[in-house]
Amino acid sequence: MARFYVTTPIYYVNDAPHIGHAYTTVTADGLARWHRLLGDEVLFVTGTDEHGLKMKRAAQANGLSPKEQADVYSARYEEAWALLDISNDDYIRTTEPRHHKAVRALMQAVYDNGWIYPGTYSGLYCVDCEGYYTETDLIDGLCPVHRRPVEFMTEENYFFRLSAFADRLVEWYSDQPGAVTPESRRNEALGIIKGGLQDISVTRSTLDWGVPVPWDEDHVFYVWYDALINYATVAGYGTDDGRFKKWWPAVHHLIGKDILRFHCVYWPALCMAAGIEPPRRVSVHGYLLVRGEKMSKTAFNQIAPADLVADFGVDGYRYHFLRDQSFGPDGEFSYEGMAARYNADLANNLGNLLARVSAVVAQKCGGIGPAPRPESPLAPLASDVYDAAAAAWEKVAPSDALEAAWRLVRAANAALEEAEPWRAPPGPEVDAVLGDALEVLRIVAVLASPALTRASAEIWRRIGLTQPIAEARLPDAGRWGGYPGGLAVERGGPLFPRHRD
RNA sequence: GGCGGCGUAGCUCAGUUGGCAGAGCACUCGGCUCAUAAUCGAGGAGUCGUCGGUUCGAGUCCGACCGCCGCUACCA
Repeated sequence: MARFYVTTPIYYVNDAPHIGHAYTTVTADGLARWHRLLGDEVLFVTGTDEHGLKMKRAAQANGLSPKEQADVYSARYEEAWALLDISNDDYIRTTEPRHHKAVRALMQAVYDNGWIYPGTYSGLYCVDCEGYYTETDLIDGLCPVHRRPVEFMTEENYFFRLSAFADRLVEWYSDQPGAVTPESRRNEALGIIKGGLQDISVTRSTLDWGVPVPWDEDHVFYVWYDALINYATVAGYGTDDGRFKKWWPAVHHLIGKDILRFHCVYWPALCMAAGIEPPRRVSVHGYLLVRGEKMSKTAFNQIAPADLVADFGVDGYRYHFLRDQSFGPDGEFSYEGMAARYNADLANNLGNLLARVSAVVAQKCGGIGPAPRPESPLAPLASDVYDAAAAAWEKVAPSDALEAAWRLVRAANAALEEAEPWRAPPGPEVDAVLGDALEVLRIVAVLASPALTRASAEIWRRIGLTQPIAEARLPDAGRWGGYPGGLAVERGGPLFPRHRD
Protein backbone atom coordinates (compact mmCIF):
# COMPACT_ATOMS: atom_id res chain seq x y z
CA MET A 1 0.00 0.00 0.00
CA ALA A 2 1.29 3.45 -0.88
CA ARG A 3 1.93 5.90 1.92
CA PHE A 4 1.35 9.61 1.97
CA TYR A 5 2.66 11.84 4.74
CA VAL A 6 1.64 15.46 4.37
CA THR A 7 2.23 18.37 6.71
CA THR A 8 1.24 21.97 7.17
CA PRO A 9 3.55 24.31 9.01
CA ILE A 10 2.82 24.34 12.71
CA TYR A 11 1.32 27.74 13.33
CA TYR A 12 2.77 30.10 15.86
CA VAL A 13 0.07 30.45 18.45
CA ASN A 14 0.39 34.15 19.11
CA ASP A 15 -1.98 35.00 16.27
CA ALA A 16 -5.60 34.26 15.48
CA PRO A 17 -6.22 31.76 12.70
CA HIS A 18 -7.00 33.55 9.45
CA ILE A 19 -7.72 32.47 5.89
CA GLY A 20 -4.00 32.42 5.10
CA HIS A 21 -3.34 29.74 7.71
CA ALA A 22 -6.49 27.97 6.63
CA TYR A 23 -5.47 28.05 2.98
CA THR A 24 -2.46 25.85 3.64
CA THR A 25 -4.42 23.60 5.95
CA VAL A 26 -7.38 23.14 3.61
CA THR A 27 -5.06 22.36 0.72
CA ALA A 28 -3.24 19.76 2.77
CA ASP A 29 -6.58 18.34 3.84
CA GLY A 30 -7.73 18.11 0.23
CA LEU A 31 -4.55 16.24 -0.67
CA ALA A 32 -4.95 13.91 2.31
CA ARG A 33 -8.54 13.15 1.35
CA TRP A 34 -7.59 12.51 -2.26
CA HIS A 35 -4.89 10.07 -1.20
CA ARG A 36 -7.31 8.29 1.12
CA LEU A 37 -9.62 7.86 -1.89
CA LEU A 38 -6.70 6.30 -3.70
CA GLY A 39 -6.42 3.83 -0.86
CA ASP A 40 -3.10 5.19 0.38
CA GLU A 41 -2.16 4.97 4.01
CA VAL A 42 -2.21 8.65 4.99
CA LEU A 43 -0.58 10.60 7.76
CA PHE A 44 -1.78 14.19 7.68
CA VAL A 45 -0.59 16.48 10.44
CA THR A 46 -0.93 20.06 11.54
CA GLY A 47 -0.29 21.64 14.90
CA THR A 48 1.04 24.58 16.81
CA ASP A 49 4.42 26.12 17.61
CA GLU A 50 4.37 27.24 21.23
CA HIS A 51 7.81 28.18 22.52
CA GLY A 52 9.77 31.42 22.40
CA LEU A 53 10.07 34.75 24.09
CA LYS A 54 6.94 36.16 22.52
CA MET A 55 4.81 33.45 24.11
CA LYS A 56 6.47 33.85 27.45
CA ARG A 57 5.74 37.56 27.48
CA ALA A 58 2.16 37.11 26.34
CA ALA A 59 1.65 34.70 29.22
CA GLN A 60 3.16 37.11 31.73
CA ALA A 61 0.94 39.89 30.50
CA ASN A 62 -2.11 37.71 31.07
CA GLY A 63 -0.98 36.34 34.40
CA LEU A 64 -0.77 32.80 33.04
CA SER A 65 1.99 30.26 32.79
CA PRO A 66 3.40 29.90 29.27
CA LYS A 67 1.80 26.49 29.01
CA GLU A 68 -1.61 27.78 30.07
CA GLN A 69 -1.28 30.57 27.53
CA ALA A 70 -0.33 28.09 24.85
CA ASP A 71 -3.33 25.91 25.68
CA VAL A 72 -5.67 28.83 25.11
CA TYR A 73 -4.10 29.81 21.82
CA SER A 74 -3.66 26.30 20.47
CA ALA A 75 -7.32 25.56 21.11
CA ARG A 76 -8.28 28.36 18.72
CA TYR A 77 -6.52 26.57 15.91
CA GLU A 78 -8.10 23.26 16.79
CA GLU A 79 -11.50 24.93 16.75
CA ALA A 80 -10.82 26.49 13.38
CA TRP A 81 -9.79 23.14 11.91
CA ALA A 82 -12.82 21.41 13.35
CA LEU A 83 -15.02 24.09 11.81
CA LEU A 84 -13.42 23.48 8.39
CA ASP A 85 -13.73 19.69 8.50
CA ILE A 86 -9.97 19.24 8.61
CA SER A 87 -9.24 15.52 8.80
CA ASN A 88 -5.79 15.56 10.35
CA ASP A 89 -4.59 12.26 11.75
CA ASP A 90 -2.47 13.90 14.42
CA TYR A 91 -2.08 17.32 15.99
CA ILE A 92 1.41 18.18 17.15
CA ARG A 93 2.13 20.74 19.83
CA THR A 94 5.75 21.61 20.46
CA THR A 95 5.17 21.57 24.20
CA GLU A 96 4.43 17.84 24.17
CA PRO A 97 6.92 15.43 25.76
CA ARG A 98 7.27 13.44 22.52
CA HIS A 99 8.43 16.60 20.79
CA HIS A 100 10.93 17.49 23.49
CA LYS A 101 12.35 13.99 23.14
CA ALA A 102 12.60 14.28 19.38
CA VAL A 103 14.22 17.72 19.43
CA ARG A 104 16.76 16.68 22.03
CA ALA A 105 17.58 13.47 20.21
CA LEU A 106 17.88 15.09 16.81
CA MET A 107 19.96 18.03 17.97
CA GLN A 108 22.16 15.74 20.06
CA ALA A 109 22.85 13.80 16.88
CA VAL A 110 23.82 17.01 15.12
CA TYR A 111 26.05 17.90 18.06
CA ASP A 112 27.64 14.46 18.18
CA ASN A 113 28.33 14.66 14.47
CA GLY A 114 30.38 17.78 15.11
CA TRP A 115 28.13 20.35 13.46
CA ILE A 116 27.49 22.50 16.51
CA TYR A 117 29.96 24.77 18.33
CA PRO A 118 29.67 27.36 21.10
CA GLY A 119 29.92 31.06 20.34
CA THR A 120 28.76 34.49 21.35
CA TYR A 121 26.04 36.37 19.64
CA SER A 122 25.11 39.94 20.20
CA GLY A 123 22.93 42.29 18.28
CA LEU A 124 19.65 44.07 18.04
CA TYR A 125 16.83 41.70 18.75
CA CYS A 126 13.16 41.96 17.84
CA VAL A 127 11.05 39.98 20.24
CA ASP A 128 8.16 39.73 17.83
CA CYS A 129 10.34 38.31 15.10
CA GLU A 130 12.41 36.27 17.51
CA GLY A 131 15.31 37.43 15.42
CA TYR A 132 18.31 39.69 15.25
CA TYR A 133 18.69 42.67 12.97
CA THR A 134 21.54 44.87 11.86
CA GLU A 135 21.38 48.66 12.15
CA THR A 136 20.74 49.00 8.46
CA ASP A 137 17.80 46.62 8.56
CA LEU A 138 15.94 48.96 10.87
CA ILE A 139 13.47 51.54 9.75
CA ASP A 140 13.53 54.63 11.95
CA GLY A 141 15.27 52.51 14.56
CA LEU A 142 12.36 50.07 14.64
CA CYS A 143 11.97 46.48 13.53
CA PRO A 144 11.20 46.58 9.77
CA VAL A 145 8.51 43.93 10.14
CA HIS A 146 6.75 44.87 13.33
CA ARG A 147 7.69 48.55 13.62
CA ARG A 148 8.52 48.04 17.25
CA PRO A 149 11.67 48.91 19.21
CA VAL A 150 14.47 46.36 19.12
CA GLU A 151 16.60 45.40 22.11
CA PHE A 152 20.37 45.02 22.28
CA MET A 153 21.12 41.53 23.48
CA THR A 154 24.27 39.51 23.99
CA GLU A 155 24.20 35.83 24.59
CA GLU A 156 26.35 32.78 24.75
CA ASN A 157 24.84 30.24 22.48
CA TYR A 158 25.48 27.42 20.11
CA PHE A 159 25.90 27.70 16.40
CA PHE A 160 24.97 25.24 13.68
CA ARG A 161 27.66 24.95 11.03
CA LEU A 162 25.26 25.68 8.20
CA SER A 163 28.09 27.09 6.09
CA ALA A 164 29.52 23.59 5.75
CA PHE A 165 26.41 22.35 3.94
CA ALA A 166 26.28 24.62 0.90
CA ASP A 167 27.80 22.06 -1.48
CA ARG A 168 25.70 19.20 -0.18
CA LEU A 169 22.56 21.27 -0.46
CA VAL A 170 23.33 22.21 -4.05
CA GLU A 171 23.98 18.56 -4.77
CA TRP A 172 20.70 17.59 -3.15
CA TYR A 173 18.84 20.13 -5.26
CA SER A 174 20.34 18.79 -8.46
CA ASP A 175 19.66 15.16 -7.47
CA GLN A 176 16.06 15.92 -6.51
CA PRO A 177 14.88 18.38 -9.15
CA GLY A 178 11.25 18.09 -8.06
CA ALA A 179 11.87 18.41 -4.34
CA VAL A 180 10.87 22.06 -4.18
CA THR A 181 8.06 23.32 -6.36
CA PRO A 182 7.18 25.52 -8.14
CA GLU A 183 10.51 25.84 -9.91
CA SER A 184 10.77 29.56 -9.24
CA ARG A 185 10.83 28.78 -5.52
CA ARG A 186 13.45 26.10 -6.06
CA ASN A 187 15.60 28.68 -7.82
CA GLU A 188 15.04 31.10 -4.98
CA ALA A 189 16.28 28.52 -2.49
CA LEU A 190 19.30 27.77 -4.65
CA GLY A 191 19.96 31.49 -4.83
CA ILE A 192 20.05 31.70 -1.06
CA ILE A 193 22.43 28.76 -0.88
CA LYS A 194 24.74 29.97 -3.62
CA GLY A 195 24.68 33.47 -2.18
CA GLY A 196 26.68 32.21 0.76
CA LEU A 197 25.46 30.59 3.95
CA GLN A 198 26.50 31.74 7.40
CA ASP A 199 26.41 29.63 10.52
CA ILE A 200 23.25 30.16 12.51
CA SER A 201 22.61 30.46 16.19
CA VAL A 202 20.30 27.64 17.25
CA THR A 203 20.02 28.16 21.00
CA ARG A 204 19.10 30.86 23.51
CA SER A 205 20.50 31.25 27.00
CA THR A 206 18.39 34.23 28.03
CA LEU A 207 15.15 32.33 27.92
CA ASP A 208 13.77 29.26 29.60
CA TRP A 209 10.56 28.71 27.59
CA GLY A 210 11.72 26.11 25.11
CA VAL A 211 13.29 22.70 24.73
CA PRO A 212 16.38 22.42 26.97
CA VAL A 213 19.67 21.73 25.20
CA PRO A 214 20.72 18.21 26.28
CA TRP A 215 24.44 18.95 26.59
CA ASP A 216 23.93 22.31 28.33
CA GLU A 217 20.66 22.43 30.22
CA ASP A 218 20.86 26.20 30.87
CA HIS A 219 20.10 26.78 27.22
CA VAL A 220 16.99 26.15 25.18
CA PHE A 221 16.77 25.69 21.45
CA TYR A 222 15.81 28.69 19.39
CA VAL A 223 12.14 28.35 18.60
CA TRP A 224 12.59 28.00 14.84
CA TYR A 225 14.75 24.88 15.05
CA ASP A 226 12.55 23.38 17.67
CA ALA A 227 9.58 23.99 15.36
CA LEU A 228 11.03 22.47 12.20
CA ILE A 229 11.75 19.24 14.00
CA ASN A 230 8.02 18.68 14.56
CA TYR A 231 7.88 16.91 11.21
CA ALA A 232 10.29 14.30 12.52
CA THR A 233 8.57 14.10 15.89
CA VAL A 234 5.28 13.11 14.31
CA ALA A 235 6.99 10.43 12.27
CA GLY A 236 8.35 8.93 15.49
CA TYR A 237 11.87 10.33 15.64
CA GLY A 238 13.37 9.73 19.05
CA THR A 239 10.39 7.75 20.29
CA ASP A 240 9.60 5.03 17.78
CA ASP A 241 12.27 4.00 15.28
CA GLY A 242 10.03 1.59 13.43
CA ARG A 243 7.45 4.28 12.87
CA PHE A 244 10.12 6.74 11.76
CA LYS A 245 11.46 4.32 9.17
CA LYS A 246 7.96 3.88 7.89
CA TRP A 247 7.16 7.55 7.28
CA TRP A 248 10.53 9.22 6.71
CA PRO A 249 11.78 10.70 4.39
CA ALA A 250 8.69 10.40 2.20
CA VAL A 251 7.19 13.52 3.74
CA HIS A 252 5.48 16.24 1.78
CA HIS A 253 5.58 19.72 3.30
CA LEU A 254 3.16 22.45 2.30
CA ILE A 255 4.36 25.93 3.18
CA GLY A 256 3.82 29.59 2.37
CA LYS A 257 6.58 31.45 0.59
CA ASP A 258 7.42 33.44 3.73
CA ILE A 259 9.09 30.45 5.35
CA LEU A 260 10.93 29.12 2.31
CA ARG A 261 14.37 29.81 3.77
CA PHE A 262 13.66 27.72 6.84
CA HIS A 263 12.12 24.77 5.02
CA CYS A 264 14.19 24.70 1.87
CA VAL A 265 17.63 25.59 3.21
CA TYR A 266 17.97 25.29 6.99
CA TRP A 267 15.77 22.24 7.44
CA PRO A 268 17.36 20.03 4.76
CA ALA A 269 20.79 20.98 6.11
CA LEU A 270 19.75 20.16 9.65
CA CYS A 271 18.48 16.78 8.49
CA MET A 272 21.79 16.07 6.76
CA ALA A 273 23.67 17.10 9.88
CA ALA A 274 21.55 14.77 11.99
CA GLY A 275 22.17 11.92 9.58
CA ILE A 276 18.65 11.61 8.20
CA GLU A 277 17.46 12.28 4.70
CA PRO A 278 15.95 15.69 3.90
CA PRO A 279 12.22 15.87 3.19
CA ARG A 280 11.18 14.37 -0.13
CA ARG A 281 9.01 17.24 -1.26
CA VAL A 282 8.19 20.85 -0.37
CA SER A 283 5.34 22.66 -2.14
CA VAL A 284 5.41 26.42 -1.75
CA HIS A 285 2.41 28.64 -2.22
CA GLY A 286 1.99 32.40 -2.36
CA TYR A 287 -0.08 34.85 -0.42
CA LEU A 288 -3.75 35.56 -0.45
CA LEU A 289 -3.99 39.22 -1.27
CA VAL A 290 -6.84 41.42 -0.16
CA ARG A 291 -7.29 44.36 -2.53
CA GLY A 292 -3.79 43.75 -3.79
CA GLU A 293 -2.21 43.76 -0.35
CA LYS A 294 -0.82 41.01 1.76
CA MET A 295 -2.98 40.23 4.76
CA SER A 296 -1.42 41.44 7.96
CA LYS A 297 -2.33 42.50 11.43
CA THR A 298 -1.07 45.99 10.75
CA ALA A 299 -3.16 46.37 7.60
CA PHE A 300 -6.27 45.26 9.50
CA ASN A 301 -7.31 43.13 6.58
CA GLN A 302 -7.18 39.69 8.14
CA ILE A 303 -10.23 37.58 7.52
CA ALA A 304 -11.39 34.85 9.89
CA PRO A 305 -12.54 31.57 8.32
CA ALA A 306 -15.62 31.51 10.54
CA ASP A 307 -16.99 34.69 8.97
CA LEU A 308 -16.91 33.13 5.51
CA VAL A 309 -18.22 29.77 6.69
CA ALA A 310 -21.20 31.60 8.13
CA ASP A 311 -22.05 32.93 4.67
CA PHE A 312 -21.00 30.09 2.38
CA GLY A 313 -20.92 26.98 4.53
CA VAL A 314 -17.98 24.66 4.99
CA ASP A 315 -18.28 23.29 1.47
CA GLY A 316 -18.51 26.77 -0.04
CA TYR A 317 -15.45 27.82 1.92
CA ARG A 318 -13.33 24.83 1.00
CA TYR A 319 -14.43 24.90 -2.62
CA HIS A 320 -13.50 28.54 -3.06
CA PHE A 321 -9.99 28.21 -1.72
CA LEU A 322 -9.26 24.96 -3.53
CA ARG A 323 -10.84 25.93 -6.83
CA ASP A 324 -10.31 29.66 -7.16
CA GLN A 325 -6.88 30.12 -5.65
CA SER A 326 -4.37 28.28 -7.78
CA PHE A 327 -1.61 26.82 -5.66
CA GLY A 328 1.70 28.60 -6.18
CA PRO A 329 1.37 32.22 -7.17
CA ASP A 330 -0.16 34.96 -5.07
CA GLY A 331 -3.90 35.15 -5.56
CA GLU A 332 -6.47 37.83 -5.08
CA PHE A 333 -9.14 37.07 -2.52
CA SER A 334 -12.43 38.91 -2.73
CA TYR A 335 -15.77 38.28 -1.13
CA GLU A 336 -17.48 39.17 -4.40
CA GLY A 337 -15.35 36.67 -6.30
CA MET A 338 -16.12 34.03 -3.74
CA ALA A 339 -19.84 34.70 -4.01
CA ALA A 340 -19.72 34.60 -7.81
CA ARG A 341 -17.88 31.28 -7.81
CA TYR A 342 -20.23 29.82 -5.24
CA ASN A 343 -23.30 30.73 -7.28
CA ALA A 344 -21.91 29.70 -10.62
CA ASP A 345 -20.28 26.39 -9.77
CA LEU A 346 -22.06 25.16 -6.69
CA ALA A 347 -25.58 26.60 -6.81
CA ASN A 348 -26.17 26.86 -10.58
CA ASN A 349 -24.11 24.07 -12.06
CA LEU A 350 -23.89 21.28 -9.52
CA GLY A 351 -26.72 22.01 -7.08
CA ASN A 352 -29.17 22.77 -9.83
CA LEU A 353 -28.14 19.67 -11.77
CA LEU A 354 -29.06 17.54 -8.79
CA ALA A 355 -32.34 19.43 -8.38
CA ARG A 356 -33.44 19.11 -11.99
CA VAL A 357 -32.42 15.47 -12.29
CA SER A 358 -34.20 14.45 -9.12
CA ALA A 359 -37.30 16.38 -10.22
CA VAL A 360 -37.48 14.65 -13.59
CA VAL A 361 -36.73 11.25 -12.07
CA ALA A 362 -39.69 11.84 -9.75
CA GLN A 363 -41.95 12.76 -12.66
CA LYS A 364 -40.88 10.26 -15.28
CA CYS A 365 -39.43 7.34 -13.38
CA GLY A 366 -41.58 7.21 -10.29
CA GLY A 367 -38.65 8.39 -8.20
CA ILE A 368 -36.50 5.38 -9.01
CA GLY A 369 -33.16 6.28 -10.57
CA PRO A 370 -32.32 4.36 -13.77
CA ALA A 371 -28.89 2.96 -14.57
CA PRO A 372 -26.54 4.80 -16.95
CA ARG A 373 -25.77 3.63 -20.47
CA PRO A 374 -22.47 1.76 -20.69
CA GLU A 375 -21.87 3.44 -24.05
CA SER A 376 -23.02 6.87 -22.93
CA PRO A 377 -21.62 9.79 -24.92
CA LEU A 378 -20.52 11.16 -21.55
CA ALA A 379 -18.39 8.13 -20.72
CA PRO A 380 -15.25 9.14 -22.63
CA LEU A 381 -15.34 12.59 -21.07
CA ALA A 382 -15.69 11.06 -17.62
CA SER A 383 -12.56 9.06 -18.27
CA ASP A 384 -10.61 12.12 -19.40
CA VAL A 385 -11.83 14.05 -16.40
CA TYR A 386 -10.65 11.39 -13.98
CA ASP A 387 -7.21 11.31 -15.57
CA ALA A 388 -6.96 15.09 -15.45
CA ALA A 389 -8.05 15.23 -11.82
CA ALA A 390 -5.60 12.56 -10.77
CA ALA A 391 -2.73 14.29 -12.57
CA ALA A 392 -3.69 17.62 -11.04
CA TRP A 393 -3.75 16.36 -7.45
CA GLU A 394 -0.42 14.66 -8.04
CA LYS A 395 1.16 18.01 -8.85
CA VAL A 396 -0.68 19.83 -6.06
CA ALA A 397 -3.03 21.71 -8.35
CA PRO A 398 -6.42 21.28 -6.68
CA SER A 399 -7.95 24.04 -8.77
CA ASP A 400 -7.18 22.10 -11.95
CA ALA A 401 -8.60 18.93 -10.44
CA LEU A 402 -11.89 20.62 -9.59
CA GLU A 403 -12.04 22.46 -12.88
CA ALA A 404 -11.85 19.07 -14.59
CA ALA A 405 -14.73 17.68 -12.54
CA TRP A 406 -16.90 20.65 -13.50
CA ARG A 407 -16.36 19.97 -17.18
CA LEU A 408 -18.39 16.85 -16.54
CA VAL A 409 -21.07 18.80 -14.69
CA ARG A 410 -21.44 21.23 -17.59
CA ALA A 411 -21.58 18.38 -20.09
CA ALA A 412 -24.35 16.70 -18.09
CA ASN A 413 -26.41 19.90 -18.07
CA ALA A 414 -25.91 20.25 -21.81
CA ALA A 415 -26.85 16.61 -22.43
CA LEU A 416 -30.12 17.14 -20.59
CA GLU A 417 -30.94 20.18 -22.77
CA GLU A 418 -30.20 18.11 -25.82
CA ALA A 419 -32.46 15.21 -24.85
CA GLU A 420 -35.22 17.14 -23.03
CA PRO A 421 -36.40 14.16 -21.00
CA TRP A 422 -39.07 16.33 -19.36
CA ARG A 423 -40.91 16.53 -22.71
CA ALA A 424 -40.66 12.87 -23.59
CA PRO A 425 -42.93 10.10 -22.40
CA PRO A 426 -41.51 7.72 -19.81
CA GLY A 427 -39.47 4.95 -21.40
CA PRO A 428 -36.00 3.69 -22.22
CA GLU A 429 -34.80 6.93 -23.79
CA VAL A 430 -35.74 9.00 -20.79
CA ASP A 431 -34.22 6.40 -18.50
CA ALA A 432 -30.97 6.44 -20.46
CA VAL A 433 -30.51 10.20 -20.23
CA LEU A 434 -31.40 10.38 -16.56
CA GLY A 435 -29.25 7.37 -15.72
CA ASP A 436 -26.31 9.11 -17.34
CA ALA A 437 -27.00 12.27 -15.35
CA LEU A 438 -27.17 10.32 -12.11
CA GLU A 439 -23.89 8.64 -12.95
CA VAL A 440 -22.29 12.04 -13.50
CA LEU A 441 -23.55 13.13 -10.11
CA ARG A 442 -22.09 10.03 -8.52
CA ILE A 443 -18.66 10.50 -10.14
CA VAL A 444 -18.50 14.24 -9.55
CA ALA A 445 -19.43 13.71 -5.91
CA VAL A 446 -16.42 11.42 -5.53
CA LEU A 447 -14.02 13.66 -7.43
CA ALA A 448 -15.17 16.74 -5.53
CA SER A 449 -15.28 15.06 -2.13
CA PRO A 450 -11.81 16.30 -1.09
CA ALA A 451 -13.32 19.79 -1.33
CA LEU A 452 -17.02 19.22 -0.66
CA THR A 453 -16.85 17.13 2.47
CA ARG A 454 -20.57 17.38 3.18
CA ALA A 455 -22.36 17.94 -0.10
CA SER A 456 -20.59 14.99 -1.69
CA ALA A 457 -22.04 12.65 0.92
CA GLU A 458 -25.45 14.28 0.57
CA ILE A 459 -25.46 13.79 -3.19
CA TRP A 460 -24.71 10.11 -2.72
CA ARG A 461 -27.44 9.78 -0.17
CA ARG A 462 -30.02 11.52 -2.35
CA ILE A 463 -29.33 9.40 -5.40
CA GLY A 464 -29.81 6.33 -3.27
CA LEU A 465 -26.28 5.12 -2.63
CA THR A 466 -25.85 3.69 0.83
CA GLN A 467 -22.11 3.13 0.90
CA PRO A 468 -20.34 5.99 2.71
CA ILE A 469 -18.59 8.10 0.08
CA ALA A 470 -15.45 8.10 2.21
CA GLU A 471 -15.21 4.38 1.51
CA ALA A 472 -15.18 4.91 -2.25
CA ARG A 473 -11.88 3.86 -3.79
CA LEU A 474 -10.28 5.28 -6.88
CA PRO A 475 -9.79 4.64 -9.67
CA ASP A 476 -12.75 2.23 -9.67
CA ALA A 477 -15.18 4.68 -8.10
CA GLY A 478 -14.34 7.20 -10.82
CA ARG A 479 -15.03 4.83 -13.71
CA TRP A 480 -18.15 5.16 -15.79
CA GLY A 481 -20.92 2.71 -14.93
CA GLY A 482 -20.76 2.55 -11.17
CA TYR A 483 -24.29 3.75 -10.54
CA PRO A 484 -26.40 0.59 -10.35
CA GLY A 485 -29.85 2.08 -11.01
CA GLY A 486 -33.02 0.94 -9.33
CA LEU A 487 -32.38 3.17 -6.33
CA ALA A 488 -34.83 5.59 -4.79
CA VAL A 489 -33.86 9.17 -5.63
CA GLU A 490 -34.81 11.80 -3.12
CA ARG A 491 -36.05 15.19 -4.19
CA GLY A 492 -34.63 17.51 -1.54
CA GLY A 493 -34.20 21.23 -1.08
CA PRO A 494 -31.44 23.23 -2.73
CA LEU A 495 -28.06 21.65 -2.00
CA PHE A 496 -26.39 25.06 -2.29
CA PRO A 497 -28.91 27.87 -1.87
CA ARG A 498 -27.93 30.80 -4.05
CA HIS A 499 -25.92 33.45 -2.30
CA ARG A 500 -27.51 36.89 -2.37
CA ASP A 501 -26.06 40.05 -0.93
C1' G B 1 23.34 47.80 -5.58
C1' G B 2 23.01 42.42 -7.20
C1' C B 3 19.81 38.20 -8.52
C1' G B 4 14.83 36.64 -9.72
C1' G B 5 9.58 37.08 -10.77
C1' C B 6 5.28 39.50 -12.50
C1' G B 7 2.49 43.04 -16.00
C1' U B 8 -2.61 38.79 -21.33
C1' A B 9 -10.56 40.29 -22.43
C1' G B 10 -14.57 44.49 -17.58
C1' C B 11 -12.94 40.68 -13.23
C1' U B 12 -9.89 36.29 -11.65
C1' C B 13 -6.37 33.83 -14.22
C1' A B 14 -4.30 29.69 -18.29
C1' G B 15 -1.03 30.02 -22.27
C1' U B 16 3.93 23.51 -22.96
C1' U B 17 9.67 23.13 -27.35
C1' G B 18 8.12 30.69 -31.21
C1' G B 19 3.16 28.81 -35.80
C1' C B 20 -4.22 32.06 -36.82
C1' A B 21 -4.68 34.95 -28.81
C1' G B 22 -7.69 31.03 -24.42
C1' A B 23 -11.01 29.48 -19.86
C1' G B 24 -14.47 30.67 -16.09
C1' C B 25 -17.27 34.74 -14.45
C1' A B 26 -19.59 39.33 -16.20
C1' C B 27 -22.05 41.38 -20.65
C1' U B 28 -25.38 41.03 -25.40
C1' C B 29 -28.74 38.14 -28.38
C1' G B 30 -31.55 33.71 -29.02
C1' G B 31 -33.67 28.81 -27.28
C1' C B 32 -35.94 26.13 -23.24
C1' U B 33 -39.27 26.14 -18.94
C1' C B 34 -37.39 19.81 -15.69
C1' A B 35 -34.54 23.00 -12.32
C1' U B 36 -32.01 27.21 -7.07
C1' A B 37 -34.26 34.40 -11.78
C1' A B 38 -31.75 28.11 -13.20
C1' U B 39 -30.08 25.80 -17.76
C1' C B 40 -28.56 25.37 -23.19
C1' G B 41 -26.75 27.79 -27.75
C1' A B 42 -24.55 31.93 -30.25
C1' G B 43 -21.83 36.51 -29.94
C1' G B 44 -18.89 41.04 -28.93
C1' A B 45 -14.81 41.95 -26.50
C1' G B 46 -7.61 42.18 -25.73
C1' U B 47 -1.74 47.49 -29.78
C1' C B 48 -0.63 40.13 -24.78
C1' G B 49 3.11 47.03 -19.82
C1' U B 50 6.24 50.53 -23.53
C1' C B 51 10.08 50.90 -27.27
C1' G B 52 13.52 48.42 -30.31
C1' G B 53 15.98 43.77 -32.16
C1' U B 54 16.37 38.41 -34.00
C1' U B 55 13.00 35.52 -37.27
C1' C B 56 9.27 33.74 -43.01
C1' G B 57 6.60 34.28 -38.29
C1' A B 58 7.28 36.72 -31.25
C1' G B 59 2.44 36.71 -25.67
C1' U B 60 6.57 33.21 -26.19
C1' C B 61 13.60 34.52 -27.74
C1' C B 62 17.23 39.08 -27.05
C1' G B 63 18.08 44.37 -25.32
C1' A B 64 16.36 48.89 -23.05
C1' C B 65 12.69 51.31 -20.29
C1' C B 66 8.11 51.98 -17.04
C1' G B 67 5.20 49.91 -12.99
C1' C B 68 4.51 46.21 -9.02
C1' C B 69 6.74 42.38 -6.01
C1' G B 70 10.26 38.82 -3.88
C1' C B 71 15.13 37.34 -2.27
C1' U B 72 19.87 39.20 -1.09
C1' A B 73 23.91 42.73 -0.01
C1' C B 74 26.04 46.89 1.77
C1' C B 75 31.50 45.95 -0.78
C1' A B 76 34.36 50.62 -3.91
